Amino acid sequence: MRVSNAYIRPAIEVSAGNIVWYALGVSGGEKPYHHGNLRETLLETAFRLVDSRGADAISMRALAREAGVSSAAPFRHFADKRVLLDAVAEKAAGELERKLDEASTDCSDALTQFRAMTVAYVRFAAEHPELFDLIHSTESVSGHFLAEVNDERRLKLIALIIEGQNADLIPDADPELIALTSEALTHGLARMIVDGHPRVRNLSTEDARKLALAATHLLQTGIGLS
Amino acid sequence: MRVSNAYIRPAIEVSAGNIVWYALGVSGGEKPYHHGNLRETLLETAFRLVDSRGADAISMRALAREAGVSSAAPFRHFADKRVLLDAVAEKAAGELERKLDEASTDCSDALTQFRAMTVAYVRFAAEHPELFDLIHSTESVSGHFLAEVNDERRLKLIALIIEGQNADLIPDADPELIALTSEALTHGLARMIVDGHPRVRNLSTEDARKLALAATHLLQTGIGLS
DNA sequence: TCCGAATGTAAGCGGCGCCAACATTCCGTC
DNA sequence: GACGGAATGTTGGCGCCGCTTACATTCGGA
Repeated sequence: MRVSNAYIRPAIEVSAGNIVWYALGVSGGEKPYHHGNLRETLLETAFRLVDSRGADAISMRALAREAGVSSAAPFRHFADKRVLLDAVAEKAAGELERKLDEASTDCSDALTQFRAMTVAYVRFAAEHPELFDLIHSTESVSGHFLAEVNDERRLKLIALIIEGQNADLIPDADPELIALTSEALTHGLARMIVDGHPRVRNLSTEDARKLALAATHLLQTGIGLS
Repeated sequence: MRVSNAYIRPAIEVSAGNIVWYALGVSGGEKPYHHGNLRETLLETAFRLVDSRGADAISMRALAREAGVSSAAPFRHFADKRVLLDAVAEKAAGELERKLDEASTDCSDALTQFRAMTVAYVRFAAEHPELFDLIHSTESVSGHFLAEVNDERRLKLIALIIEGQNADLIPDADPELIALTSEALTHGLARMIVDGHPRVRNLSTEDARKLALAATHLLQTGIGLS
């Protein structure tokens, strides 16, 4: 059997991605033909890179280099760049969803829960603006997942609102509208932070929390103007 | 003087951009060495293209082709692509500002004005989502202009709020916070539409108007939950 | 054991942003 | 008007990109 020298790793230029093979105990420093975990490696690298430097900063070729693999290999796992970014967006959306769930457990009443979720949402946006941006600039493939998740959360919110209305805590307006308005305020706060609105740029996590609480409080009491 | 045939326009492949020279009455169908209005042409083409297909859809080379000019020519007018997009963003922000001003004239009181501006803001987002997106994803160069414009509008809003508080129409909370909350709701509605939130995707102009009015009304009266 | 499916590789196409060197034209100054 | 520098074009090219094709290797089930 002929062994093409193309498969012999160069002595110099050992890319960071190859180190993993030492760590995994592959002997002889010979890189195996198959990576073994390329899809997950690409996804995680892309996730980290988007989080730290934005979706525009990633390229399929750079990801391949980072994984120590040829520039065509990633296309075996992601049809094109958009599909990869969709996967990253889905992963990020899952992360956001997890934090929202986490925040809404152990909440005694609807108000507490709504506020906790708003704080968590705004906080995620402040801490991971690039991921937040990617989530909302993505439709197509992961659209299914995102839409489902969104829908579930919205239904939960509407249930809370109706519950509040039955207890005469919430005025008798259309629950859908109330939910939409609440969501708009939450999303707006998050977006203002991500978009770099002058007043809320570079907010600390604690300040973001305070702002979210103050704003939701105002929404509850109303700002008059009538 | 030698006339390089490189400057003779090919008989075939007359790009759309050259038509302007006929329209301007340049005789002989000979394209002059200098375009004469390249900066504005590039800017307007880029503006239209961003509006219709998004910032990612434009390339310096394509703009040059469209203008009937070599691919290096645009760099005489815009240091790099980012600078061009900044200029487009500034133009778009000016347009948005114009519409907000237009909406806020002839408003008798603070409430009417606030609602009119919210409607105009949301409407702009619904009708020009890509421009809206570009405006808010842009910092650097035109940041000055955008920040100034934003600041001016915010100061106006705060003045209105204080005025309302003096007339006992608005509760006695921090005017800055009230302004920020109002802005967040407005920006959130606009962003939900642009970001393709399931419930408000592809909203008609009229529906966007209704939603903006209903949501701002809810913010005034408050949604209870207390 | 064998064969197809999965997953890797090299090579290359066309497009991109941007730069350097050079050409032409415009315009203020004498 | 002549002229020289500034402004604004041109060609050609570098390195990177997304993506495709043809081929190589390995895996895993029949």
